[in-house]
Amino acid sequence: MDFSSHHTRLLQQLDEQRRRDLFCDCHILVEGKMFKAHRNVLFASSGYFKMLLSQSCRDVGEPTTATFDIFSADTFTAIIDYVYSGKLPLSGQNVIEVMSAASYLQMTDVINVCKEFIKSSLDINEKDKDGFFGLSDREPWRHHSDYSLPKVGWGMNNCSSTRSDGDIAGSLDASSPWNPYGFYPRRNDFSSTLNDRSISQRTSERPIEPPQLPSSTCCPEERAKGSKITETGSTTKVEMPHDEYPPAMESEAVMNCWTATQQKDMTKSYQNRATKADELYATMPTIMGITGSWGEDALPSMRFKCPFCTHMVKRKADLKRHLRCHTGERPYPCQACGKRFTRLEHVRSHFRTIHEAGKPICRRCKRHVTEETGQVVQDGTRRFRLCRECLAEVGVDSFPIEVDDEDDPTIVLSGDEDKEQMWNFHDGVQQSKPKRIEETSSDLIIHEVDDSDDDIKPILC
DNA sequence: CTGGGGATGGGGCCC
DNA sequence: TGGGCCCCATCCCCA
Repeated sequence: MDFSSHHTRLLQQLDEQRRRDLFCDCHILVEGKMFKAHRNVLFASSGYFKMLLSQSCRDVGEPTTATFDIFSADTFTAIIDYVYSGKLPLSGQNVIEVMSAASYLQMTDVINVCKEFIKSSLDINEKDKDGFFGLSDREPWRHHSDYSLPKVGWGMNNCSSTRSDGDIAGSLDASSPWNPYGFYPRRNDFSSTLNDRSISQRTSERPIEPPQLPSSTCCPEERAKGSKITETGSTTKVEMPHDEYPPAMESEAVMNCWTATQQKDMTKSYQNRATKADELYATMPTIMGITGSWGEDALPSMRFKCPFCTHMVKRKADLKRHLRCHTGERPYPCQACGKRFTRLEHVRSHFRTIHEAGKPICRRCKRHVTEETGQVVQDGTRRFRLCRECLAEVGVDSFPIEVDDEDDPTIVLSGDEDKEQMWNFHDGVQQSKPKRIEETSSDLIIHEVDDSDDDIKPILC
């Protein structure tokens, strides 16, 4: 018996059922256009729908409705046609948006097909050497090419092979070059780039949020656990816990352990964290680098286009840096407060401003203060300067000023019981008695200003 | 409610 | 190529 064409006929049957609206139990509203499909098929095709439907499958009697305003109906038409046929109608005009939508929907195979499509175009372009990037419809032979997965999708290099039954999230696994670190474009990015489509913020029509997770979370199962799906009426919403700034260290502990040795360790840690971004960038597909122009306006110089927005940069390094705004990756935590930043220079600036009282300006009267005319005041982990007049006015000049050693300035908190809660800058010495410091006005600490902060640079500048 | 200023994010570009 | 600086836009807090 020949079963080789069974799956083909089965898919054709499902497609026919979809087109005739038979047994469709999932409604997808895209730009006001309603698509009907089978949740089983969507579940098997998209990691996004897999996660969504796996948590809303209790109510099997009610059709699940998902609303998307972040890509066009035409784009979703291409994707749903692929889901039910295995053929992807790609063109130079829709490949970017299809790939972006596929990334959103966690359809690795579609992403890879788009990559292959673009790569082929780049190869052709390289051979032609005419300076024109061949992703437009000027090439009739490539107009709306149907990319069939058996040809270029499943067998590609780097193509995810984790579409096994046991794969919960299913699509963008850690081996995928597109999702090694939780590669989820932010919705704002889509809204601002995909033809500037507006996104409905009304609760009743709120589109499904993509999983927004800390960049350190790359496990699809963890994403699924952290999500919450609610159904209001016929609309399903996915709510993700917001954990944008997980403190790298407890601030009270940091207050006691800031040493020069650890500054060096932190720099190494930053380097390791940055390596993650390097790896991400290294595994980016060919689409990242584009020669010539993108679209109708030809530019003579080389430009690199972000695959998730319309932004173009001249240097690959700038694109790498730009990509962090899409990945949400924040590899540089402030060692004092735990807030995370996308760039080392930002955390340095933050530390100097917030924790080092780097600005010689009185916080109260905004006047310039010097070592003689002002003092550093500490409020929790924040440090700032006040001129002596303002200090006198706010009445904190009665606080004791303690300096253990003129050559080794130490910030001393008020009260004898807090003497061990020092923001210790002694080289190589770590005093660790974690104790929460209440950030109230009563904790205002005054110490001698020492502008020669050679020993207290929190970050190796 | 509004304006000002600080904090932060991101792009360009030089070294 | 990465680090760093400069600049500008945006957000947010506070008076």
